[in-house]
Amino acid sequence: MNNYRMTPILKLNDNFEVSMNKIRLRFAPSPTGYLHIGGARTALFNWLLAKKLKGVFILRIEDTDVARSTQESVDAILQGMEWLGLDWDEGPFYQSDNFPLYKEYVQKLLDEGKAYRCYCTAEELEAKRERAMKEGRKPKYDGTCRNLTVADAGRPSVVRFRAPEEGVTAFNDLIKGPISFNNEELDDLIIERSDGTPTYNFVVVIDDASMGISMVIRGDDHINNTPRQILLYEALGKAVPQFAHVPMILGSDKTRLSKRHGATSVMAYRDMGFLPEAMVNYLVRLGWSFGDEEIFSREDLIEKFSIEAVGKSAGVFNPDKLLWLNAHYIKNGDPERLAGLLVPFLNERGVDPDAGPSLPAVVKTLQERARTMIEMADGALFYFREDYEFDEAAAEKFLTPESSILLAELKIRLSALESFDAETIGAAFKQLCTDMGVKLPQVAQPARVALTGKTAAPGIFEVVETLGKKVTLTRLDRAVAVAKNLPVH
RNA sequence: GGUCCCAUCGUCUAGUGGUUAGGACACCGGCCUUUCACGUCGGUAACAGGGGUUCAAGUCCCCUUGGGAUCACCA
Repeated sequence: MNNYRMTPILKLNDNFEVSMNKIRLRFAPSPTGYLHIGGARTALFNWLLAKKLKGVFILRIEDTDVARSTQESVDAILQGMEWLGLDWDEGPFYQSDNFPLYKEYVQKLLDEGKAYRCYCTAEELEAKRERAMKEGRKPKYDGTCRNLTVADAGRPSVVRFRAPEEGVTAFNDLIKGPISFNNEELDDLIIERSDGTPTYNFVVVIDDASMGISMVIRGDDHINNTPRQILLYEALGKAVPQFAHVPMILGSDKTRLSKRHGATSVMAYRDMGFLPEAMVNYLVRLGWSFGDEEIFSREDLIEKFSIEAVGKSAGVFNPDKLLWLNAHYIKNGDPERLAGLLVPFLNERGVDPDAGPSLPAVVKTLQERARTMIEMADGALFYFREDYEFDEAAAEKFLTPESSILLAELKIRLSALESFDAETIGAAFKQLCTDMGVKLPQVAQPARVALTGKTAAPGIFEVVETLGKKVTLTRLDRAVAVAKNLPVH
């Protein structure tokens, strides 16, 4: 156990402690793709804990794999973080900027005899590994070069860390609990490639140590790397951080979440009309809970989140629940803000958002019937198109000669209204029903088809109000003309 | 195959020895209603299996089974 040198736990009501021991957390994605669901959740957990404990959140780009890292990926990750509202206090730092530092530490380990040069070729190693696997033995490095006494500067070589051959390496994972490994299971990992670049397990340790990271929250696929890293911290004489390994996210078939299960990029969800607060709320609840609560504002989360309450087991990504949360946030969102978010979706549909009713007013009528901004945009189309088609079945049922009489009368009454708010409009509808001896649906449905072209739409009084008097009357005229020409049945 | 991790409704989860095993999504039904939704009320549905420990086990221990991760000159 490494508890004896645990980072001091933050005491919130002890200002001295806080200033002396600010917890330092980091998110360290490798820029080989966009920010995906799993990474976003890891970033979120780090961010939340940093906020909660008034610590420091650092963004570090792990681009030691020069071949696979791209600037586009860096930009995509940054964009994803920004969309989710996960800001960082320090960084972004790039590992590729630290190559000299890594070099220095490799040399230090070499000088101290804690690392050695290995001249085995990749091919030889691969062959040995395959043979070991086939014979059912551990495919670990056999130590061929471990005790070489003379260096051969001429031959290409890698640098290996000299790991202890016995003993136990253990740590107390904040999520999983105590985890331990027999050192004999670990082999001498390569810390510097033959081309002189450092490898991941070495670089993370140097970076986390030099950045003073006190707690590492990352995916549980790193559990098996942890003992090697701890050994490196020890060899380097650095303090070992605390670890918290978050379980991974699965697809509906319980295999690792991938494109097969749908979108995995967080930005794809923005494009599908999801709100960032819904995404944050969903992601945090996938693996973490706080009693029976489901809805959490950002402030709630900062107050209530704790890493110890994160569950140990992998979770299935459930798009339905995300959708439900999104619907919730749309329903309760500020119409002005939603209107702004809706614009690109309307543009995509060839609609000019300025050439129609006030957007916030449109949004208000759609908030409780749209689960995504796409649904909202689709539902809003009729407000902006004067040439809308009448749904065939709807027209046949509701735009009849009989209803044309009601619609014509409705037009007269609406045109006479002084104020044009939903309440007044509703009263006019009801008065019309009374006077003509019909039920409200007998007027409301034809009116709905007349004004929207469909049978499914927001409340008819709101639609009339939102459309405004002029447009309403024009549309009513058009519908009456159609209704008169449809056959009686 | 070695090592490591995990295991409560279909899914996300509450539960820290004594509960009619709770909530949420989804699903089904009632109500509300100008359509569609929203809302609301109710329902179906779970402790993987086997051994222990204990007066008492979803909760503690062991085994089995099942799932997953990892074993690179990727990160």
